[in-house]
Amino acid sequence: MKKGITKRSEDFSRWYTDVIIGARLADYSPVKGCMVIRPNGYSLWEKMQSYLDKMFKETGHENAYFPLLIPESFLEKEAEHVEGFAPECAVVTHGGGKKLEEPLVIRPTSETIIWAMFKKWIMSYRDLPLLINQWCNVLRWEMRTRLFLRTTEFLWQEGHTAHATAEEAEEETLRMLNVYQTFAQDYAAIPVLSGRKSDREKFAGALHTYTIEALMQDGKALQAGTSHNLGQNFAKAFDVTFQDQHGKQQLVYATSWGMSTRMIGALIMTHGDDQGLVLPPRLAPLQVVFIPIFKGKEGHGEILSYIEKIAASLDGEISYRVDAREEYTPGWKFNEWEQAGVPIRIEAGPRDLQRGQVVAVRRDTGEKINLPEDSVKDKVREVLDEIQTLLYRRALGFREENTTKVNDYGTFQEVVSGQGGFIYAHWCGDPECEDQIKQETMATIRCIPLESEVDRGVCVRCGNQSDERVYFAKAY
RNA sequence: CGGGACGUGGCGCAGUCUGGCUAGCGCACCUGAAUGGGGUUCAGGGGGUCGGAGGUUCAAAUCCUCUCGUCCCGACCA
Repeated sequence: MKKGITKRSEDFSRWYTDVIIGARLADYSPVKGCMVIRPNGYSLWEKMQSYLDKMFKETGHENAYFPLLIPESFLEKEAEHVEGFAPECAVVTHGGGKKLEEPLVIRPTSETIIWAMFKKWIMSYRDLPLLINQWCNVLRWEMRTRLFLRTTEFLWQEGHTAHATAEEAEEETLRMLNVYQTFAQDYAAIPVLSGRKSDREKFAGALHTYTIEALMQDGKALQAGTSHNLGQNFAKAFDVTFQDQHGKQQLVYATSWGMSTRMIGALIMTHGDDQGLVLPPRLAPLQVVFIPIFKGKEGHGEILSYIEKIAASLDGEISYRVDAREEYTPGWKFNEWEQAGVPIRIEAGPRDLQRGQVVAVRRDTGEKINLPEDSVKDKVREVLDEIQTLLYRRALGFREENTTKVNDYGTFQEVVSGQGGFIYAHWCGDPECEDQIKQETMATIRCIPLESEVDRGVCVRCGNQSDERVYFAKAY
C-alpha cells in the first residue's frame, strides 16, 4: 500500500511537489510565491552552505553582509542591469508611517549596493583583489513560482570580487565556476555541463556569464549555478577606480557568482524516485536511521539498548537517529524515512539480537545487507561511499543517454518534443536564430562548452557556417 | 494582464444541476486495547455553518448579484 507520492511517470510536477511535502522540506506560505523551508529542508541547506563556505574561504574569500534595502537610484546606474531587474523588483515606498523621499528596492541581487561600498574601500592596487561573499535572501517578483526552483524570495550566496586586471577577473570567474562544478559533482552527486551563456541568456550587466547545467529526470535542464565576469561595467556605473603601481587611475574589474536553494530542487529531481527523496550521503543531514523491530510487549528495552550500543559506535563520524516511537509500526517508519531520503536504514529485531547482527537497507537500491554487530561502523561508512558514487554514476548515465547530437532541424524538433534532454547541435551565433528556435521549440541554449573540439558544420536553424556545437534544452 | 477551473473541519473531496432531514466521507488528530521484519487492526471520541457581503424565499452550501482569494495554462525568470 502506497500513498502520498504521485509516480514520476504519471505527473512529474506533482511528483516533485509530493516529494517536497512528503519529506517535509518545505511548505507553502500564506504569501503568494513564498515558501517556508522546514527543518528538514533547512538542515540540507545548512549542509550545502557548510561545504560551499569552506570552499569559498579556501579560495580566499571573506563573508560580509550588506543591507536588504537598496536605494532605487542605485539600480538605475547600470543600464543593462536596470532593464534586467526593474520588472521583478519589490519596492518599499513607505516607512514609519510616512512616504519615503526615495523608494527603497528590496535586493534582487546586491551588485549595486556592494559596488557603492567598494568605491569607498578601494583606493589603491594594494586593496585588490577584494574578495567578498555574502549569504542572504533576495527577492524577485516572479510570475510563476515553484517550490525551491523559483520562489519570490529565495536564499543564496552571492560572491562579489574586485580585481586590478581583466585577466584576474576572468580567472576568478572561472575559478568559482569550477568550485560550483566540484560542489555539484562531488557533494550533490549531480553531473553538470559547464560553459558560457549566450548573450541573450547572460546576467544583466555582465560581460559574459558561465553556468553549470544539470539534467533533470524529466529531460529538462536546470541552471544550478552561475558565475559572471562583469568586466568594468559596475566600476564605471559606480565610479570605482584604483591607483596602479605607476600612479595611474584605473577602473576596477568585477565578478559575481551565485548558487541558491534551487540546488535543493536539482537534488530532488536528479536523485529522487517514486518512493520520495534520495539524498547523497555527503549532503544528507541524517545519514543513518535505526528502526527497532518489536515483537509483542516484552523485550523492547533489550532491543533498544542493543541498537543504542551499535549506534554509539558511529558517533562523531556518521549522523544517525534511533526512531524508537512506539505508536508507529516498522513498515510505517520505513516509508517515512524513505520519503525523507535517508541513505541507510538499519533494522534490528529479536532475530538480529540473537545472531549479533543488524539489517541495513540502502535507500538508492533497496538492497538489504546483514551486518555483524562489530562491523557496522566500517561497513556503513563503506556503503555511504558506494551510495554517493552510485548516485553520481546513475545520474551521469541518465544524462549521457539523454544527450543527443543533432544535425538537422527536423530531428532537433523531434528530440525536443519527444525524448527531451540535451541537444548538442550547431549554432551560427546569431541571436536571431536562437530566438527563432526558442519560439518554435521552447528549447534554449543552455551553454556553450568552454573548449569544444573544432567541429565544422552548419547552424541547425539557418544553415550558415558554424564552428562549434552548443547545448540546447528545454529548461526550468 | 489574457484563457480555464475552484473555494465545504488540518488536508483531500461528496453534496450545488433539481433549495427542505441533525452537512457527509476518506486521511490526519485524541483515548484505549491488541499488533509490530514494508504505510496494522478494532472500539470510542473531538473538530466545520459551507471564502466574504448583499439579495430572492416559509426555507439557501445549493438560486441571483457583487467581491475576495487560490490553482492550472500562456507572456518573464537564480
